[in-house]
Amino acid sequence: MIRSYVDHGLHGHAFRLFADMKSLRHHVRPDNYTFPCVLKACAGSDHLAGGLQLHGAVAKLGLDTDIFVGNTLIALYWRCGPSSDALRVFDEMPNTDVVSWNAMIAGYAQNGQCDRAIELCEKMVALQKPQPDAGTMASILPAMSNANRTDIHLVRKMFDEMGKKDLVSWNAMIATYANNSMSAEAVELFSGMEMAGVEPDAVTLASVLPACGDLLALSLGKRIHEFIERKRMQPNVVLENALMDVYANCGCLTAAREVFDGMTGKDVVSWTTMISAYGMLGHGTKAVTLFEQMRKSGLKPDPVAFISILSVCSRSGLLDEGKYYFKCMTECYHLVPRIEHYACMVDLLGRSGHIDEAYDFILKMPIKPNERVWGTLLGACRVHSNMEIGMIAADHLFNSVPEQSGYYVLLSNIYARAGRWEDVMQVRNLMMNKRIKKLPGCSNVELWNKVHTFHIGDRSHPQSEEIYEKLDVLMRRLKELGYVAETETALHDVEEEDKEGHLLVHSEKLAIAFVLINTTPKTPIRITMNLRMCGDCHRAVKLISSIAEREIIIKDTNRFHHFEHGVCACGDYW
DNA sequence: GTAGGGTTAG
Repeated sequence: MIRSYVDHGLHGHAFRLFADMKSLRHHVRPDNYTFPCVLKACAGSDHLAGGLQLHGAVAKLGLDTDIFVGNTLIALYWRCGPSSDALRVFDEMPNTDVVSWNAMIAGYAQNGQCDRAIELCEKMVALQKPQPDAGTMASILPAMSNANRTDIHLVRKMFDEMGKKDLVSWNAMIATYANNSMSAEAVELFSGMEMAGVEPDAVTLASVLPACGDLLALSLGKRIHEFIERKRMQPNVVLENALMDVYANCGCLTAAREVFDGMTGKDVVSWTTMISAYGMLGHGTKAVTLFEQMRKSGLKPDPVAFISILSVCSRSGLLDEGKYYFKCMTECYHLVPRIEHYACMVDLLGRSGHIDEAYDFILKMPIKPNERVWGTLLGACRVHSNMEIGMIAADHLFNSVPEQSGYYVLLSNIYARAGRWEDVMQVRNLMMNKRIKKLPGCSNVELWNKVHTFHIGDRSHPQSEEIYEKLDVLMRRLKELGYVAETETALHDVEEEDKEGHLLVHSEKLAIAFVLINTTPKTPIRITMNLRMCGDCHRAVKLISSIAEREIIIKDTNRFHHFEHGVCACGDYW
């Protein structure tokens, strides 16, 4: 009876019934089954004092040696006590099991002590005593966002060595990949799960959908959507939000909106997703309208919602609206702006051409500007060819993140636009001396229910020969239309060359040629890439969209480019 | 009986 109350969040009822049980009237002595329940109620209601009292009673009855009691105490102290107490309980337990270890791992992971969490995991994997289980994988998950490859490898090892892989272990592995931008791996594992005959649940799907969006794996997204409807998994806010996200990230605004309109319980995430969907595809005013509708509906925009609306405003050049929302955030909602909000403001000012004001804004920020803030300013300087401030921004970046190749590329672009070739060469030499490697460009495209990846200059694809032939034909027609490759005038990113000194073909061109030779006319082409599109490819793809009569949607790391009839929706302004 | 998995922005 007590557990029923606890399971339904009725902690007060649970406490009263517990007191009643011990009272003179009933006089039933609580045992090792009772205490975990009541302790859980304390943890759930942040009632440390009650927990401490119970801990005392437990010790008096000699029940503190019970594994279940001990495990619950660990969770209680992680949740609302000093974490040292959790550690003490764990150390003093005469016997521990996998749950005790998992509780410790989860405690560390959820309290920002990722190294400790990973350490404990490593120990488990090494000792195999206790043997890690799905719960271990789930517990370590919070420590695995932005993890090193080695740590991800550790989780994978647990997964591979697990005897029987249940739903949760699959989910945890997929989420590990998804949280570390390893979308291809997440999607691949999802197919592995299907092949293993494990039926996905809402958690699986909500984890894998953003990865689909990331890869523009639209047909998989649609297939999952059908599955959700067939299994009647709606309403489920989290799942529906993820579904909206996949459509938004594949550039399917109408489909995203349909999901949004069909939702019964929209939360802030739902609105935010839809707002940024409009923003990403250049419908700034609609996004602003929606933001106001959200406010009218009584929902309070959270810090993420403000990041979204601010970035919508800067992408659409809505300068006044952006300034208003920055003010509104603090004055109407009493939110303290975070570094991301400041970065959005720098982007808003800089991108709209107010570079001096953006620089001034940075100097007056109450918190220390980070790499993202300076990087945003540098990006704006490239768009508006502002060399003076661009150099200041680059200086900050080269000092704080000297290994980040992208910023060298941006600076060299600024020089190139100004025709300062010696400076371009100097940046290139700087990169060589510091042994800075440019991140190799790669593009993903979905075809035949599979994601195909192309790297710069890739010749490993079975259809490689046809792809290059197709590209040749295309480039010849492009030249007839007056196109001159910028590679020839060196107005190109600091670029890799192959052994024979040829400039290598950028991956997005390879991906486009690949789709062109394998699909019927008019099929839209959707590509994602791991870098910003270079200006040369951007000009080429515009022309290809008109020659080949194809809608081409390219999502780069910065934004969507939607090419149709020879123009891009970004207005050549990115 | 105890622990643990999902969505948005940059």
